[in-house]
Amino acid sequence: MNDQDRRSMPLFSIGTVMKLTELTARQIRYYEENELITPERTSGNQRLFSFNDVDKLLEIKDLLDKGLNMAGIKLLLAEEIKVEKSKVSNSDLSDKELRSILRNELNEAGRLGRTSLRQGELSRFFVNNG
Amino acid sequence: MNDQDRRSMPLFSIGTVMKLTELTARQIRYYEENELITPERTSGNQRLFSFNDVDKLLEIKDLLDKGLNMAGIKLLLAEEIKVEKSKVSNSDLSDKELRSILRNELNEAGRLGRTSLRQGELSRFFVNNG
DNA sequence: AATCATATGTTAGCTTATCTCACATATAAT
DNA sequence: ATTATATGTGAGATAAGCTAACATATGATT
Repeated sequence: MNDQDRRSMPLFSIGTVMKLTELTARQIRYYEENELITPERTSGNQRLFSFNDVDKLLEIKDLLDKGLNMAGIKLLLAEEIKVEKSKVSNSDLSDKELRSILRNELNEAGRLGRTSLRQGELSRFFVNNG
Repeated sequence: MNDQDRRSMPLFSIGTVMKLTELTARQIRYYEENELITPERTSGNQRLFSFNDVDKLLEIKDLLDKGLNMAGIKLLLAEEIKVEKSKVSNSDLSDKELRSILRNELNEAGRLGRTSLRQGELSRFFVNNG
């Protein structure tokens, strides 16, 4: 089992995620409705969130604070995943990917840090991470 | 927030822990009854387990397989915590601690590895861990 | 200013998950 | 044969989560 497997394991109930992110259940479900996250479900249809999901939710919080809307956040998250993949297959980046990285860095720039678990801090649960 | 804080954060429902450890709810509650673990509770009295708890449960499984009973496991877990602490305040070990370390190593020796999450594997969720 | 869209609050009714407690039982120890 | 230990099982109760609908604050659009 590798790191990415662990990151995407369905582990947390919505109650736990509410505490970790300081979001309401309504907010979390709304973001799912807008396909910003797609948590697993138990056999009884209850949501089960992964570390990845929680990390995304923390980022969504940040981006909302900065004035982005669902559509914008969705795009940004999608591009971040691309950047992540381009890091793995570390090589020639397309123009679009480069722009994406720029936006990514821009995004990293002005963290506010008002959440109980600051965005990015969750990565400390894992090995091989800075 | 340091590593030990993260390890002891109450995160998982009993359902998740059942999947992670392949133990039944009955077993998990029984081990708590015998004070091998002491999970937190929600305001509504439902159990919330930490990484530490899950790690202990995996170890309990191993030890049961090896024929230990509750009392024996309780002692062993208690001594392991002492060893852990003695590693932190790295210094002169008492005879008892030394014996404890021996038992610890003996324990580490013959892992069976039949659980979905092998004992010890959980530590990979964390940084600063080998 | 009036209207509309977006994000979130709130409530209702329902289902799933978990709780404790009690009793049953297989296996091992005495 | 009896006892102790670890686990199964079931009942009845409560907590936590689900969807769906309606309410509302804020900001954008006309």
